[in-house]
Amino acid sequence: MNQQNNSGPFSTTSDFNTWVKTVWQVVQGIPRGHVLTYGEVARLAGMSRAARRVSQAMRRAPRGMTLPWHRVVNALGKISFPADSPGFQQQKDLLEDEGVVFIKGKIDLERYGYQGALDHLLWGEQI
DNA sequence: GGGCTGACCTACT
DNA sequence: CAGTAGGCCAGCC
Repeated sequence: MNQQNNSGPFSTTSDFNTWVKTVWQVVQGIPRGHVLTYGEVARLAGMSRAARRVSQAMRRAPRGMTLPWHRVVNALGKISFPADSPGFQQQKDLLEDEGVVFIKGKIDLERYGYQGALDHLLWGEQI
């Protein structure tokens, strides 16, 4: 399997920088109309306890690169920007433009998360 | 070196 | 279901 299950801290800064690039690739791999939580991105990149570092990684992304940062939300299915910030509004707009529905300010992760997408595929259920 | 911060998470109340 | 507490670790004073 591709999971290396490093559960400890990074031994060097360059390890962290390498992991940051992996995070970018994971985020770029999120299909349109779906979302992942910070924790899941961290786990898919090989560091299960590094959810907080995922946000740092995306903040470090060069401006030239196209990174669907808006497809990453917190474990509650909510946007992690303050509700009155520009970032919040932009992220919500981008997600709604992809067909993601907010219910009481929250995204239904059973439906738009990877696990939810897999379940719908297995059950052949129409949304 | 020490202390605080943060686009977080889980477990518990 | 909402709120709290403790844990986590790279960056920045």
